Amino acid sequence: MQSEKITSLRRTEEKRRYDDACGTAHGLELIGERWALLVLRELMLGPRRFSQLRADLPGISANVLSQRLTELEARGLVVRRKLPPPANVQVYEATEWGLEAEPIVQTLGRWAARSPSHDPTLPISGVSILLSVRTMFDRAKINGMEATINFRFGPDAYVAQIHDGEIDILRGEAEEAALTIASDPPANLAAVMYGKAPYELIEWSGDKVLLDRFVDLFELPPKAAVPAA
Amino acid sequence: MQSEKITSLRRTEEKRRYDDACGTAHGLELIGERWALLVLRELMLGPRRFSQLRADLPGISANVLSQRLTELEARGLVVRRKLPPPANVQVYEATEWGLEAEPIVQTLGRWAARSPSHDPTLPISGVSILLSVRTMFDRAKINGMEATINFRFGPDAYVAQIHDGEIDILRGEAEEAALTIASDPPANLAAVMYGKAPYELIEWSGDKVLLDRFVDLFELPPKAAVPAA
DNA sequence: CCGTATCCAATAAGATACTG
DNA sequence: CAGTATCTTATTGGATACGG
Repeated sequence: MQSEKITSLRRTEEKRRYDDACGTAHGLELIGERWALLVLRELMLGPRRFSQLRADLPGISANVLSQRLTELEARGLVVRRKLPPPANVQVYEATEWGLEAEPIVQTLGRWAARSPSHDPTLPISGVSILLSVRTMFDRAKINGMEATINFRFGPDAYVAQIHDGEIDILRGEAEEAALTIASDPPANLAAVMYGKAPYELIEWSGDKVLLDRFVDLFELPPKAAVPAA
Repeated sequence: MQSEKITSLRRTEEKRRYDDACGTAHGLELIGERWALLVLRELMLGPRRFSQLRADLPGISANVLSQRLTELEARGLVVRRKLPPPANVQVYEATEWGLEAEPIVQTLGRWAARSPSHDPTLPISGVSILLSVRTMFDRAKINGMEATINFRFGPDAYVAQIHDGEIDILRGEAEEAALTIASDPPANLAAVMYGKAPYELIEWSGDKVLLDRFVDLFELPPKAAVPAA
């Protein structure tokens, strides 16, 4: 049955190719199907389980997620890994090359943020927000800023290290963080960062001045002017 | 009928949304359908006609191209413009915001060039090659290089201006070009640039030293290491 | 020649139920 | 929980025909 699945996958891929030497076309063959880039996005900050992916990709169905993961694995962008006992669960992890797709996610996201039809009030995953932190911070305002900030989205913990004009993000929790932010749902943090909504929407503890400065780093880009329909 | 088409388009778009505030997801709603980004790519160096797009996107069918153009227009990424008499023909042109998608095309293309399954010998459009010129040149080797090079792909003429560490590309022909390169099919030029194939594959006239230096600017990136299947 | 419209067959996506 | 199986619907691509 496995070989049959692979055969049908190969037959499909041959038909749906673009027959174009352009790297962009080949990129679309690799990660251009519906949901594929979003699945990869969710793996950008570390391995995730099937059910976590399903929860963070509202509307994806189990069979499509399963198929996308199989394809991404066949293409060398994702590996499935069995965690050692006692956890003993299977997780999906981006390969090194898969992680190199992050600039695609960022470039596409930054461009689309200018869309007049972008609705920033929709639900969003914790991973997406933290990737947007890396993408959208104002480089002019960050100068000299050095800080460690903990984030919690339900059970998921991340640390942002603001250092030397860049922001690194890791899984986990830092003891020495000057600030801890928790948001449930994660969209509330987006409302605070990009909509300048009141802090009541999130939970936070620690350095309030740092929180102010952090929130001030983010601003949505101006909307693109589009011709009248 | 037009209103019916728009209604069905809207109904479709509602179902196929990602319901995700992440900019990347919204970007995929805008240019994530099959062929959409490639259509936009073909417009990156200036307006094109329907039949030119069809010819440069091997395998796209007329109805799909038509639908993609309608959608891109509805989203404000493309406008259709009627050239003044005596030409009197309709062309499709990227809007300013549409042109701002070029970094997406570039980032995706550069990433995918590392794919072990990328086949650079397939057919390719002139626009794709010249976009790759902008994307893939070696910044370390270009230092101090100043030149104007004409390109011809069948009836289409372009000029590359290498200046100040960057490469600009425009439609048209420059009188004062030091070098003129013609390639038919365009894939032959790709073979020369990236495969270091012999110059016999192309036609050229002018400064041979410049041609050597130009070709030397390009190199495919190393293939990504992927886990064994 | 430039598209658009229509019809058809193949496939992908979505919804739901089900199994180890 | 982690998927698979099955069924329905939507999209795609190919062919062809039609109007400007």
